[in-house]
Amino acid sequence: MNKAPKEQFFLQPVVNGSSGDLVTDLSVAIYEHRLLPGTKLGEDELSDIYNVSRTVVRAALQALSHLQLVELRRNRGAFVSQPTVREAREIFEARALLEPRTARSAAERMTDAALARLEAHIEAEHEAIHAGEQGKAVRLSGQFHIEISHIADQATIAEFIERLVARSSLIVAIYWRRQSALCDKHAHHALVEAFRRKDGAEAEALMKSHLLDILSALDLRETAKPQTSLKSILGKSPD
Amino acid sequence: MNKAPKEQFFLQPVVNGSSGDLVTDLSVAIYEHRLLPGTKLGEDELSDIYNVSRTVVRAALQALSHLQLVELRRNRGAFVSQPTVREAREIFEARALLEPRTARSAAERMTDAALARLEAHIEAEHEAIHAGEQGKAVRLSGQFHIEISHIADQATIAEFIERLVARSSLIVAIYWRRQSALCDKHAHHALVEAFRRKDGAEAEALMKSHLLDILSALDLRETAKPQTSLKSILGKSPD
DNA sequence: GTGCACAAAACTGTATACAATAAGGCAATA
DNA sequence: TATTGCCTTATTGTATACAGTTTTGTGCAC
Repeated sequence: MNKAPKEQFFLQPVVNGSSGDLVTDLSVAIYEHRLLPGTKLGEDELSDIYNVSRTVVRAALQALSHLQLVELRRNRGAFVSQPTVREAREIFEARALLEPRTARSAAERMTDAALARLEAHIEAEHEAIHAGEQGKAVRLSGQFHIEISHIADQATIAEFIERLVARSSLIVAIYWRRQSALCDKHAHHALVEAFRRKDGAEAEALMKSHLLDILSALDLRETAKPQTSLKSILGKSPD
Repeated sequence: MNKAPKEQFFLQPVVNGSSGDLVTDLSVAIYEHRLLPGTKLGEDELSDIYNVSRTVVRAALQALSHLQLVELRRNRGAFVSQPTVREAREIFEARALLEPRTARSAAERMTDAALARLEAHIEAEHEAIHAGEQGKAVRLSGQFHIEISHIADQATIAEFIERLVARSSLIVAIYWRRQSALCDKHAHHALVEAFRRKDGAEAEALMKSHLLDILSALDLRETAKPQTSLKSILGKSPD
C-alpha cells in the first residue's frame, strides 16, 4: 500500500516486515532527533508503517513510555516526551551523582577489549560528525556513556544511566544552545586516555567536568524556549 | 467453570470487577510476599480473577516487567522475578549510593506536613507488626524509604529508589535470614528524629547504617538457597 | 463576525478470535 | 524398564472488531 510515505522519512524505512524491534527503531529515531519531542505517535500510523497490528504498536509504545521516552496520555495517544526545565536539571543532577563514580569503577575494571570498544566508538562518533550526520553523532555520544556504565559491571546502575542518557537526548533536542558539532569530542578522548592508564580518580574527575560542560551548553532558563510546549499544543506533526 | 480459586488467596479478593489498578494490586501482593518469587502469573488465570480481558492483563504484566518485579519469558509467560545473589548485592550497592544522600536532602527540605506523614507511616508499620501482618509490615517498611525519597523532591532519583525498593522486597522474600519481626523499627524512628531536627548529616549517616543493617540480615552466600534457582528450572509452581 | 451547540469523524481502550509456540503425556521400541 | 519420538493440550503472540472518548467541523443564533 502506498500511503503515508511522509512519516517514513523520520523512521527507519522498514522494508515491509520486521527490520528488527519496533522499540529499538523508535528509540533510535528519538535518539537521533528524527522524532522530536512533542511529536504525536499515532497507533494506526505506526501500524501502517511497520505492517504490524496496533496490538504490537501499543506494546512498543508502552515500553517506550516506561523508558520515559514517550508520554502516554489517556485517550489522547502517545507523544515523544518533552522534559521540562526542572526535569532536565534533575536528570543531570542524577547523572552527576552516578556517572563519575561509575567512570572510576570502569577505569579500575578496564580491559583491553573494552578499551578497544570505546576507541572504536569514538572513531564512529568522529565519522558521523564528519559525514554531517549530526543526529547519529548525538546518539553515539550518548551510547559512549552507556558503554562505560556497562564496563563498570554494575547492571543496576548501568540501567539507570541508560535511562538518564536516553532522556538526556530529549533534553538536548529541546534545550541545546549551540548549533555547532558536539563539543565533547575531546572530553571523550581524554576519558579514554584515563581509562587506558586505569586512572580511576582522573576518570571520575573528567566525567564530572564533562557532565558540567554538557549542562552548561544547555539553555535551561525557565523563560527560554517557549516554542517547545507551544509546538506540542498547536502543531500536531512536524511537517 | 469453577477453576483455580486457589490463587485468590494470594491476590486481593477483588469483588468481581475493578477494585482498582491491576498493576497496583499485583505490586502490593508481591511487596507483601503473598506472591513469591518464581510464581507463574498466567494470563488466563489473572483475567479470570480480575474479570478483565487478557489484553489488560498483558499490559499490566508488561508494566510490572518494566519495574522488574516480574520477568517475561517469550512464549513462556510471566513469573515473579527472582533476583540473583549478584543482583541483590548490586541493588543494595545502588541503594547505598542513592539513599543516604537523598535522606540528607529530605532532612533539609523537611516540612511539618511531611514529618507528620512519616510519623503516621511508622505508626502503621507498628500496627501491622503487632497485628501479625508481616507481609504488610514489609511493604510499609519499604514505602517508608519511598516516602523519604519523595520528600527529597528529586523525582528522577525518587523513581530509581522506588525501583530499588521494589526489587528489595523480592530480595527479602528470598534471602531474608531472620524470621522475627523487622529489625528496622528503631532505625526508622531514629531517622524521623533526625528529620525533625532537620539534621541532614545525621539522617545521611543513619540511612547508610540502616541499609547496611538490612544487607547484613540477608544471607547472600553464593552457595546458599540453591532451591531458588532450582525451583525456577525444575519446579513450575510453588504449591 | 463571534461564540456556542450539536454532530460526525478520528482515535484510543477493551474484548475476543485465531495462529504459533512450548509443555506434557502416551505409546512404541530398544 | 528406560528412552525417544510424536501427538495432544495448554498457553502465549498477534490481529481484528467493537465500544467509549476526545477532537473537529459545521451550522445556527446572537
